[in-house]
Amino acid sequence: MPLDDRKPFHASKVQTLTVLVQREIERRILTGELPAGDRLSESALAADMGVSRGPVREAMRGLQQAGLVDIVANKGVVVRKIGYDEAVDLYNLRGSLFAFMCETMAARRTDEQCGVLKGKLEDMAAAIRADDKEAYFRSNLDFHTTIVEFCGNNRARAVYEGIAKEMHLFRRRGLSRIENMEASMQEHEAIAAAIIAGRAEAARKAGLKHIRNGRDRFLASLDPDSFAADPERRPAAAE
Amino acid sequence: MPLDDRKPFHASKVQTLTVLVQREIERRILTGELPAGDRLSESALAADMGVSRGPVREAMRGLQQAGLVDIVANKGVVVRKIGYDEAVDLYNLRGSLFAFMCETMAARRTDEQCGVLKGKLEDMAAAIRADDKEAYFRSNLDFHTTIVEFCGNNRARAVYEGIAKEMHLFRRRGLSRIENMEASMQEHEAIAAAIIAGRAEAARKAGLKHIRNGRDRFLASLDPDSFAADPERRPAAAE
DNA sequence: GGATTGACAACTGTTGACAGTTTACATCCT
DNA sequence: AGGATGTAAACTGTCAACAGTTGTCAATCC
Repeated sequence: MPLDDRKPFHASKVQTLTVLVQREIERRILTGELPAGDRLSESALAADMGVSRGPVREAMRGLQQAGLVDIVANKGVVVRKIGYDEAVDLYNLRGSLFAFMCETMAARRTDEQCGVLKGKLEDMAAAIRADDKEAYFRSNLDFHTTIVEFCGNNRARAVYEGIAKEMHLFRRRGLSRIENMEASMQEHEAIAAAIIAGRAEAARKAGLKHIRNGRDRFLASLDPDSFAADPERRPAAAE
Repeated sequence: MPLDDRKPFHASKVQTLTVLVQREIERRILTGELPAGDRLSESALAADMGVSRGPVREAMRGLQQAGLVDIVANKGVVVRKIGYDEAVDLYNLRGSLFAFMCETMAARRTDEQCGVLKGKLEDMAAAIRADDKEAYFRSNLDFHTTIVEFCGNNRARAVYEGIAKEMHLFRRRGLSRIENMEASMQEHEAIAAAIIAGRAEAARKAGLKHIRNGRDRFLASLDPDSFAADPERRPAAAE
């Protein structure tokens, strides 16, 4: 458990244990170290991290509100398991949010921000030329983060990042599976072009389309038993 | 605060103290009993409610994640204070979410749902005919809740309701101020018509417009010193 | 007189212990 | 043998006490 104390000297390390514990458990969940459906024992976690149960309990309360775990009174905490319908819902919600952020950034963008965005785009293009999927994956994340940051709506950013974390609960298989980088790249270019041109509505549509395509690619890549855990949740999935 | 135990017999009333405490503090914040900016003392709250500090601390952690309070290590908990820019951000985010829900419901609606929606519309119309602002306020809330519920996206609903709660932090003045019920009613009719007709894109636009108008009405109603607490947050407020 | 320093008070962070509930297992009856 | 029942272990919910930090106020020194 690496505590990051990179502050060179006078590091105000006034970080409450609860925050550290929450961060660590979150990490374990997002990396799949604690798989969805697992029951978390307070005492076990507390002992494992060398702290008392209090901070662990408080951390759990935070994770519940964040949607990463379910808490049942007198029974315990389980890592949330997300079914097919819910995954679709999350994709749709995320698409709506991302579209909103693209639109907002297009309306408020500055020249400097456009420069940064172009830079990220170039990073991705370079990764494609080098056929480096890993690098593309990283700069892809970077591109999204940039928009989320530059849209300027902090609350929206917080919500979006929460949703993104939650989606890790079912996207665990094939971490950096980006099949056709070219298609993805074209969508990114459309988004960036609209934002830079200040065409808010076009940016919104491009952002929405991008996430929707991602959703469809993901759903198509599922083998039929991926969500076998609760199979009755299959049929509805409308739209 | 009526506990609804409508389950005829076997009501599983196993509710942990933490949940009750969180609900109660949330209520006090939303009603303004605990005004924004107030520092909350754990021991005071615990003593006031006749419980120990543990549940109170856990409840605080949940409220923090919900965005209702800020927690500073070793200093305490304060009810969040929302500045002008942040209020605008929240309105915009909420508008985007509500638009998404209108769109989604328009795509998935059933005949029964349309019937319910028409009923809510009629309630509002009746309130207008009776010139009963209080009744209009209630059925207005009802109308929104109906859409949020019938859109079928539970995660979106949770996020939306969280945002709505957060907005209570600054909409405290003039609780049921609905100046021109007629204008509001027209917007509702447009939304309902689009949803019932299944015209998703039209529903989205109508929903967005409704929240935007609400935002502008709110901002216009502000006297210049309403957000005096941190006045430097004034100028930006773009779009 | 003003600033610094020291101690005190109040509060938060953390811990360990106790009480109540759930779950699993062994025992007993049919 | 199969199912029901009672008991025990394990775990969660809650509490009270301890340790550490922050902020205040008064006394002291320049």
